[in-house]
Amino acid sequence: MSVADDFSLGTVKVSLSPRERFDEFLQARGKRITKQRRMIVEQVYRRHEHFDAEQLIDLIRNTPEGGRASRPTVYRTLTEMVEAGLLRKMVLGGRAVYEHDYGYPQHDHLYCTSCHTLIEFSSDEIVRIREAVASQHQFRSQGHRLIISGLCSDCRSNRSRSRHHDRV
Amino acid sequence: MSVADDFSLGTVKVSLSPRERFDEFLQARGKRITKQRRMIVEQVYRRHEHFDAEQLIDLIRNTPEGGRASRPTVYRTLTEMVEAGLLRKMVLGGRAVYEHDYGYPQHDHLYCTSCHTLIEFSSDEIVRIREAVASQHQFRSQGHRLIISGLCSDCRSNRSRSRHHDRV
DNA sequence: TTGTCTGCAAACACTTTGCACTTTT
DNA sequence: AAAAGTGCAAAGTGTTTGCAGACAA
Repeated sequence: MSVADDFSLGTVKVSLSPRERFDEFLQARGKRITKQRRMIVEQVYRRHEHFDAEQLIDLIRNTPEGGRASRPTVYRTLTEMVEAGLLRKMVLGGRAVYEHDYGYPQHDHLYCTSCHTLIEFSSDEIVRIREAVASQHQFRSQGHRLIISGLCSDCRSNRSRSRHHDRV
Repeated sequence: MSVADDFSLGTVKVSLSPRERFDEFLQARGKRITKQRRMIVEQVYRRHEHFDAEQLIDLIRNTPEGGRASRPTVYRTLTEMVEAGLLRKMVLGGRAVYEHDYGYPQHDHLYCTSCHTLIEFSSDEIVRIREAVASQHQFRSQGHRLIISGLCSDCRSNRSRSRHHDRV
Protein backbone atom coordinates (compact mmCIF):
# COMPACT_ATOMS: atom_id res chain seq x y z
CA MET A 1 0.00 0.00 0.00
CA SER A 2 0.97 3.65 0.53
CA VAL A 3 2.97 3.89 -2.63
CA ALA A 4 2.39 7.60 -2.17
CA ASP A 5 5.07 8.40 0.40
CA ASP A 6 8.48 7.63 -0.95
CA PHE A 7 10.90 5.51 0.97
CA SER A 8 14.34 7.02 1.25
CA LEU A 9 17.43 4.90 1.68
CA GLY A 10 20.99 6.01 1.24
CA THR A 11 20.88 8.60 -1.49
CA VAL A 12 18.34 7.10 -3.86
CA LYS A 13 14.55 7.44 -3.76
CA VAL A 14 12.42 4.45 -4.51
CA SER A 15 8.68 4.08 -4.26
CA LEU A 16 8.40 0.77 -2.39
CA SER A 17 9.91 -0.05 0.97
CA PRO A 18 12.17 -3.11 0.99
CA ARG A 19 9.45 -5.02 2.73
CA GLU A 20 6.85 -4.05 0.14
CA ARG A 21 9.26 -4.89 -2.61
CA PHE A 22 9.91 -8.30 -1.08
CA ASP A 23 6.20 -8.98 -0.69
CA GLU A 24 5.75 -8.15 -4.34
CA PHE A 25 8.54 -10.52 -5.29
CA LEU A 26 7.12 -13.32 -3.18
CA GLN A 27 3.65 -12.94 -4.59
CA ALA A 28 4.93 -12.87 -8.14
CA ARG A 29 6.57 -16.22 -7.45
CA GLY A 30 3.67 -17.80 -5.66
CA LYS A 31 5.64 -17.78 -2.44
CA ARG A 32 4.09 -16.97 0.90
CA ILE A 33 4.53 -14.05 3.20
CA THR A 34 5.38 -15.71 6.45
CA LYS A 35 6.26 -14.09 9.73
CA GLN A 36 9.80 -15.39 9.48
CA ARG A 37 10.39 -13.79 6.10
CA ARG A 38 8.78 -10.58 7.26
CA MET A 39 10.91 -10.48 10.38
CA ILE A 40 14.14 -11.24 8.55
CA VAL A 41 13.63 -8.43 6.05
CA GLU A 42 12.97 -6.11 8.92
CA GLN A 43 16.09 -7.07 10.82
CA VAL A 44 18.21 -6.85 7.69
CA TYR A 45 17.08 -3.30 7.06
CA ARG A 46 17.43 -2.24 10.66
CA ARG A 47 20.91 -0.94 9.83
CA HIS A 48 23.08 -0.47 6.84
CA GLU A 49 26.32 -2.33 7.57
CA HIS A 50 27.60 -5.38 5.75
CA PHE A 51 26.79 -8.62 7.50
CA ASP A 52 27.03 -12.37 7.16
CA ALA A 53 24.50 -15.08 7.94
CA GLU A 54 25.90 -15.69 11.40
CA GLN A 55 25.64 -12.06 12.40
CA LEU A 56 22.07 -11.90 11.20
CA ILE A 57 21.20 -15.02 13.16
CA ASP A 58 22.72 -13.46 16.27
CA LEU A 59 20.84 -10.25 15.67
CA ILE A 60 17.60 -12.19 15.44
CA ARG A 61 18.40 -14.14 18.60
CA ASN A 62 18.99 -10.93 20.51
CA THR A 63 15.81 -9.33 19.27
CA PRO A 64 13.16 -11.77 20.42
CA GLU A 65 10.34 -9.26 19.94
CA GLY A 66 10.45 -9.96 16.24
CA GLY A 67 10.03 -13.68 16.60
CA ARG A 68 12.31 -16.55 15.77
CA ALA A 69 13.90 -18.03 12.68
CA SER A 70 16.06 -21.08 12.28
CA ARG A 71 19.41 -21.11 10.57
CA PRO A 72 18.11 -22.83 7.43
CA THR A 73 15.29 -20.31 7.14
CA VAL A 74 17.71 -17.43 7.43
CA TYR A 75 19.87 -18.89 4.68
CA ARG A 76 16.87 -19.58 2.49
CA THR A 77 15.51 -16.09 2.97
CA LEU A 78 18.85 -14.44 2.28
CA THR A 79 18.97 -16.27 -1.02
CA GLU A 80 15.49 -15.04 -1.87
CA MET A 81 16.38 -11.49 -0.96
CA VAL A 82 19.31 -11.64 -3.33
CA GLU A 83 17.01 -12.95 -6.05
CA ALA A 84 14.56 -10.17 -5.26
CA GLY A 85 17.28 -7.60 -5.74
CA LEU A 86 17.15 -6.47 -2.14
CA LEU A 87 20.57 -7.72 -1.18
CA ARG A 88 23.88 -8.09 -2.89
CA LYS A 89 26.10 -10.99 -1.95
CA MET A 90 29.85 -11.26 -2.03
CA VAL A 91 32.27 -13.83 -0.75
CA LEU A 92 35.11 -12.70 1.46
CA GLY A 93 37.38 -14.82 3.55
CA GLY A 94 35.40 -17.96 2.95
CA ARG A 95 31.93 -16.81 3.92
CA ALA A 96 29.16 -14.88 2.23
CA VAL A 97 28.76 -11.23 3.13
CA TYR A 98 25.61 -9.30 2.28
CA GLU A 99 24.80 -5.65 1.84
CA HIS A 100 21.74 -3.64 0.93
CA ASP A 101 21.21 -3.37 -2.78
CA TYR A 102 17.66 -2.15 -3.31
CA GLY A 103 17.52 1.62 -3.40
CA TYR A 104 21.19 1.84 -2.69
CA PRO A 105 23.59 3.30 -5.23
CA GLN A 106 26.10 1.24 -7.17
CA HIS A 107 29.48 1.14 -5.48
CA ASP A 108 32.62 -0.90 -4.94
CA HIS A 109 34.80 -1.70 -1.94
CA LEU A 110 38.09 -1.22 -0.24
CA TYR A 111 38.78 -4.27 1.89
CA CYS A 112 41.21 -4.11 4.76
CA THR A 113 43.06 -7.41 4.95
CA SER A 114 43.95 -6.74 8.55
CA CYS A 115 40.70 -5.77 10.27
CA HIS A 116 38.35 -6.94 7.50
CA THR A 117 36.58 -3.64 7.28
CA LEU A 118 34.78 -2.85 4.06
CA ILE A 119 34.79 0.75 2.88
CA GLU A 120 32.43 1.72 0.09
CA PHE A 121 33.34 4.00 -2.76
CA SER A 122 31.90 4.69 -6.14
CA SER A 123 33.43 5.50 -9.44
CA ASP A 124 31.51 6.07 -12.64
CA GLU A 125 34.61 5.26 -14.58
CA ILE A 126 34.42 1.66 -13.49
CA VAL A 127 31.07 1.16 -15.14
CA ARG A 128 32.31 2.87 -18.27
CA ILE A 129 35.34 0.57 -18.41
CA ARG A 130 33.13 -2.43 -17.72
CA GLU A 131 30.93 -1.71 -20.67
CA ALA A 132 33.85 -0.99 -22.95
CA VAL A 133 35.63 -4.22 -22.04
CA ALA A 134 32.46 -6.28 -22.28
CA SER A 135 31.62 -5.10 -25.75
CA GLN A 136 35.18 -5.74 -26.88
CA HIS A 137 34.63 -9.37 -25.96
CA GLN A 138 31.04 -9.74 -27.20
CA PHE A 139 30.14 -10.24 -23.59
CA ARG A 140 26.85 -9.17 -22.07
CA SER A 141 27.81 -7.78 -18.70
CA GLN A 142 25.32 -8.20 -15.90
CA GLY A 143 27.36 -6.61 -13.16
CA HIS A 144 30.80 -6.37 -11.71
CA ARG A 145 32.64 -6.57 -8.47
CA LEU A 146 35.75 -4.60 -7.71
CA ILE A 147 37.53 -5.11 -4.44
CA ILE A 148 40.67 -3.19 -3.68
CA SER A 149 42.46 -4.90 -0.85
CA GLY A 150 45.11 -3.43 1.38
CA LEU A 151 45.42 -1.72 4.74
CA CYS A 152 43.00 0.87 6.02
CA SER A 153 44.37 3.97 7.68
CA ASP A 154 43.80 2.57 11.18
CA CYS A 155 45.69 -0.61 10.49
CA ARG A 156 48.50 1.27 8.78
CA SER A 157 49.25 2.94 12.08
CA ASN A 158 48.36 0.20 14.56
CA ARG A 159 50.37 -2.52 12.90
CA SER A 160 50.04 -5.88 14.60
CA ARG A 161 47.13 -4.76 16.73
CA SER A 162 45.33 -7.89 15.68
CA ARG A 163 46.52 -11.01 13.98
CA HIS A 164 46.47 -10.73 10.18
CA HIS A 165 44.15 -13.14 8.51
CA ASP A 166 44.71 -11.95 4.97
CA ARG A 167 41.98 -14.07 3.52
CA VAL A 168 40.67 -12.60 0.30
CA MET B 1 71.14 -22.47 -11.78
CA SER B 2 71.31 -21.13 -15.34
CA VAL B 3 70.10 -17.69 -14.47
CA ALA B 4 71.64 -16.79 -17.79
CA ASP B 5 68.89 -17.88 -20.16
CA ASP B 6 65.70 -16.04 -19.52
CA PHE B 7 62.48 -17.83 -18.97
CA SER B 8 59.60 -16.50 -21.01
CA LEU B 9 56.02 -16.76 -19.87
CA GLY B 10 53.09 -14.92 -21.33
CA THR B 11 54.45 -11.60 -22.40
CA VAL B 12 56.84 -10.83 -19.58
CA LYS B 13 60.47 -11.87 -19.26
CA VAL B 14 61.78 -12.95 -15.91
CA SER B 15 65.12 -14.38 -15.00
CA LEU B 16 64.09 -17.33 -12.86
CA SER B 17 61.83 -20.17 -13.86
CA PRO B 18 58.84 -20.70 -11.61
CA ARG B 19 60.52 -23.72 -10.20
CA GLU B 20 63.71 -21.82 -9.43
CA ARG B 21 61.72 -19.04 -7.92
CA PHE B 22 59.88 -21.49 -5.72
CA ASP B 23 63.09 -23.16 -4.61
CA GLU B 24 64.42 -19.78 -3.67
CA PHE B 25 61.29 -19.05 -1.67
CA LEU B 26 61.45 -22.36 0.12
CA GLN B 27 65.10 -21.99 1.03
CA ALA B 28 64.55 -18.47 2.31
CA ARG B 29 61.96 -19.89 4.67
CA GLY B 30 63.91 -22.90 5.77
CA LYS B 31 61.45 -25.16 3.99
CA ARG B 32 62.49 -28.22 2.09
CA ILE B 33 62.51 -28.99 -1.57
CA THR B 34 60.62 -32.24 -1.70
CA LYS B 35 59.69 -34.26 -4.71
CA GLN B 36 56.00 -33.49 -4.12
CA ARG B 37 56.52 -29.76 -4.14
CA ARG B 38 58.76 -30.03 -7.18
CA MET B 39 56.20 -32.10 -9.02
CA ILE B 40 53.28 -29.87 -8.15
CA VAL B 41 55.02 -26.74 -9.42
CA GLU B 42 55.79 -28.58 -12.60
CA GLN B 43 52.21 -29.71 -13.15
CA VAL B 44 50.85 -26.27 -12.36
CA TYR B 45 53.05 -24.71 -15.01
CA ARG B 46 52.35 -27.36 -17.59
CA ARG B 47 49.60 -25.16 -18.98
CA HIS B 48 48.24 -21.70 -18.48
CA GLU B 49 44.53 -22.12 -17.76
CA HIS B 50 42.79 -21.31 -14.52
CA PHE B 51 42.32 -24.32 -12.28
CA ASP B 52 41.08 -25.38 -8.88
CA ALA B 53 42.56 -27.82 -6.37
CA GLU B 54 40.44 -30.69 -7.60
CA GLN B 55 41.53 -30.28 -11.20
CA LEU B 56 45.15 -30.17 -10.15
CA ILE B 57 44.73 -33.34 -8.11
CA ASP B 58 43.18 -35.05 -11.11
CA LEU B 59 45.97 -33.84 -13.35
CA ILE B 60 48.51 -35.30 -10.96
CA ARG B 61 46.64 -38.60 -10.75
CA ASN B 62 46.63 -38.90 -14.52
CA THR B 63 50.31 -38.09 -14.82
CA PRO B 64 51.89 -40.81 -12.72
CA GLU B 65 55.36 -40.24 -14.21
CA GLY B 66 55.73 -37.22 -11.99
CA GLY B 67 55.01 -39.02 -8.79
CA ARG B 68 52.19 -38.75 -6.31
CA ALA B 69 50.82 -36.16 -3.94
CA SER B 70 47.98 -36.33 -1.46
CA ARG B 71 45.15 -33.87 -1.30
CA PRO B 72 46.47 -32.10 1.82
CA THR B 73 49.89 -31.73 0.26
CA VAL B 74 48.38 -30.20 -2.85
CA TYR B 75 46.43 -27.71 -0.75
CA ARG B 76 49.47 -26.91 1.35
CA THR B 77 51.63 -26.39 -1.68
CA LEU B 78 49.09 -24.20 -3.44
CA THR B 79 49.06 -21.96 -0.39
CA GLU B 80 52.84 -21.75 -0.47
CA MET B 81 52.84 -20.94 -4.15
CA VAL B 82 50.49 -18.07 -3.51
CA GLU B 83 52.78 -16.84 -0.74
CA ALA B 84 55.71 -17.19 -3.07
CA GLY B 85 53.98 -15.00 -5.63
CA LEU B 86 53.77 -17.78 -8.19
CA LEU B 87 50.02 -18.11 -8.13
CA ARG B 88 47.11 -15.82 -7.65
CA LYS B 89 44.02 -17.11 -5.92
CA MET B 90 40.43 -16.06 -6.32
CA VAL B 91 37.18 -17.46 -5.05
CA LEU B 92 34.41 -18.17 -7.54
CA GLY B 93 31.27 -20.14 -6.97
CA GLY B 94 32.39 -21.38 -3.61
CA ARG B 95 35.77 -22.79 -4.45
CA ALA B 96 39.26 -21.38 -4.89
CA VAL B 97 40.52 -20.90 -8.42
CA TYR B 98 44.18 -20.34 -9.18
CA GLU B 99 46.07 -18.79 -12.03
CA HIS B 100 49.68 -18.10 -12.86
CA ASP B 101 50.92 -14.90 -11.38
CA TYR B 102 54.72 -14.97 -11.57
CA GLY B 103 55.94 -13.48 -14.81
CA TYR B 104 52.41 -12.95 -15.97
CA PRO B 105 51.02 -9.49 -16.54
CA GLN B 106 48.40 -7.86 -14.33
CA HIS B 107 44.90 -8.43 -15.59
CA ASP B 108 41.26 -8.81 -14.61
CA HIS B 109 38.44 -11.13 -15.63
CA LEU B 110 35.17 -11.51 -17.39
CA TYR B 111 33.27 -14.34 -15.75
CA CYS B 112 30.50 -16.15 -17.59
CA THR B 113 27.81 -17.05 -15.10
CA SER B 114 26.49 -19.71 -17.42
CA CYS B 115 29.51 -21.76 -18.45
CA HIS B 116 31.90 -20.44 -15.79
CA THR B 117 34.55 -19.49 -18.29
CA LEU B 118 37.04 -16.86 -17.25
CA ILE B 119 38.26 -14.45 -19.90
CA GLU B 120 41.25 -12.29 -19.12
CA PHE B 121 41.56 -8.65 -20.02
CA SER B 122 43.72 -5.82 -18.88
CA SER B 123 43.11 -2.18 -18.42
CA ASP B 124 45.67 0.30 -17.17
CA GLU B 125 42.87 2.58 -16.15
CA ILE B 126 41.82 0.21 -13.42
CA VAL B 127 45.14 0.50 -11.66
CA ARG B 128 45.00 4.26 -12.00
CA ILE B 129 41.55 4.36 -10.47
CA ARG B 130 42.64 1.99 -7.74
CA GLU B 131 45.46 4.24 -6.66
CA ALA B 132 43.31 7.33 -6.82
CA VAL B 133 40.56 5.81 -4.71
CA ALA B 134 43.00 4.32 -2.23
CA SER B 135 44.74 7.59 -1.58
CA GLN B 136 41.41 9.34 -1.16
CA HIS B 137 40.74 6.99 1.74
CA GLN B 138 44.23 6.95 3.25
CA PHE B 139 44.28 3.32 2.28
CA ARG B 140 47.41 1.46 1.27
CA SER B 141 46.31 -0.70 -1.62
CA GLN B 142 48.03 -4.03 -2.03
CA GLY B 143 46.08 -5.25 -5.00
CA HIS B 144 42.64 -5.46 -6.46
CA ARG B 145 40.26 -7.88 -8.05
CA LEU B 146 37.76 -6.90 -10.69
CA ILE B 147 35.36 -9.46 -12.01
CA ILE B 148 32.80 -8.51 -14.59
CA SER B 149 30.11 -11.14 -14.65
CA GLY B 150 27.64 -11.81 -17.40
CA LEU B 151 27.22 -14.01 -20.44
CA CYS B 152 29.99 -14.84 -22.85
CA SER B 153 29.27 -14.74 -26.56
CA ASP B 154 28.77 -18.51 -26.75
CA CYS B 155 26.22 -18.56 -24.00
CA ARG B 156 24.41 -15.55 -25.39
CA SER B 157 23.57 -17.58 -28.47
CA ASN B 158 23.17 -21.06 -26.98
CA ARG B 159 20.80 -20.05 -24.24
CA SER B 160 19.81 -22.87 -21.96
CA ARG B 161 22.45 -25.16 -23.37
CA SER B 162 23.45 -25.92 -19.83
CA ARG B 163 21.75 -25.19 -16.56
CA HIS B 164 22.62 -21.78 -15.17
CA HIS B 165 24.41 -21.91 -11.88
CA ASP B 166 24.90 -18.19 -11.47
CA ARG B 167 27.12 -18.52 -8.49
CA VAL B 168 29.34 -15.50 -8.09
C1' DT C 1 70.64 -36.74 13.20
C1' DT C 2 67.34 -33.35 13.27
C1' DG C 3 63.65 -31.11 12.06
C1' DT C 4 60.46 -30.71 8.20
C1' DC C 5 57.09 -33.04 5.22
C1' DT C 6 53.82 -36.38 3.96
C1' DG C 7 49.63 -39.03 4.00
C1' DC C 8 45.93 -40.66 6.47
C1' DA C 9 41.83 -39.96 8.82
C1' DA C 10 39.32 -36.90 11.25
C1' DA C 11 37.89 -32.31 11.95
C1' DC C 12 36.27 -27.93 10.15
C1' DA C 13 33.35 -23.86 8.72
C1' DC C 14 29.79 -22.68 6.15
C1' DT C 15 25.79 -23.93 3.75
C1' DT C 16 22.21 -27.03 1.98
C1' DT C 17 18.83 -30.82 2.18
C1' DG C 18 15.28 -34.54 3.56
C1' DC C 19 11.41 -34.89 5.99
C1' DA C 20 7.42 -34.59 9.25
C1' DC C 21 4.87 -30.99 10.96
C1' DT C 22 3.00 -26.19 10.76
C1' DT C 23 1.21 -22.30 8.47
C1' DT C 24 -0.50 -19.39 4.78
C1' DT C 25 -3.69 -18.95 1.16
C1' DA D 1 -8.06 -28.46 1.93
C1' DA D 2 -4.02 -27.71 -0.69
C1' DA D 3 0.39 -26.00 -1.24
C1' DA D 4 4.31 -23.94 0.54
C1' DG D 5 7.30 -23.00 4.64
C1' DT D 6 9.59 -24.21 8.91
C1' DG D 7 12.77 -26.45 12.04
C1' DC D 8 15.40 -30.25 13.15
C1' DA D 9 19.00 -33.22 12.35
C1' DA D 10 21.85 -34.90 9.03
C1' DA D 11 24.43 -34.46 4.86
C1' DG D 12 27.36 -31.77 1.77
C1' DT D 13 31.45 -29.10 -0.03
C1' DG D 14 35.73 -27.49 -0.09
C1' DT D 15 39.56 -27.05 2.87
C1' DT D 16 42.43 -27.67 7.08
C1' DT D 17 44.62 -30.15 10.95
C1' DG D 18 46.72 -33.70 14.34
C1' DC D 19 49.78 -37.06 14.30
C1' DA D 20 52.98 -41.08 13.28
C1' DG D 21 56.02 -42.47 10.09
C1' DA D 22 59.08 -40.92 5.95
C1' DC D 23 62.50 -38.00 4.22
C1' DA D 24 65.56 -33.81 3.06
C1' DA D 25 69.33 -31.26 4.88
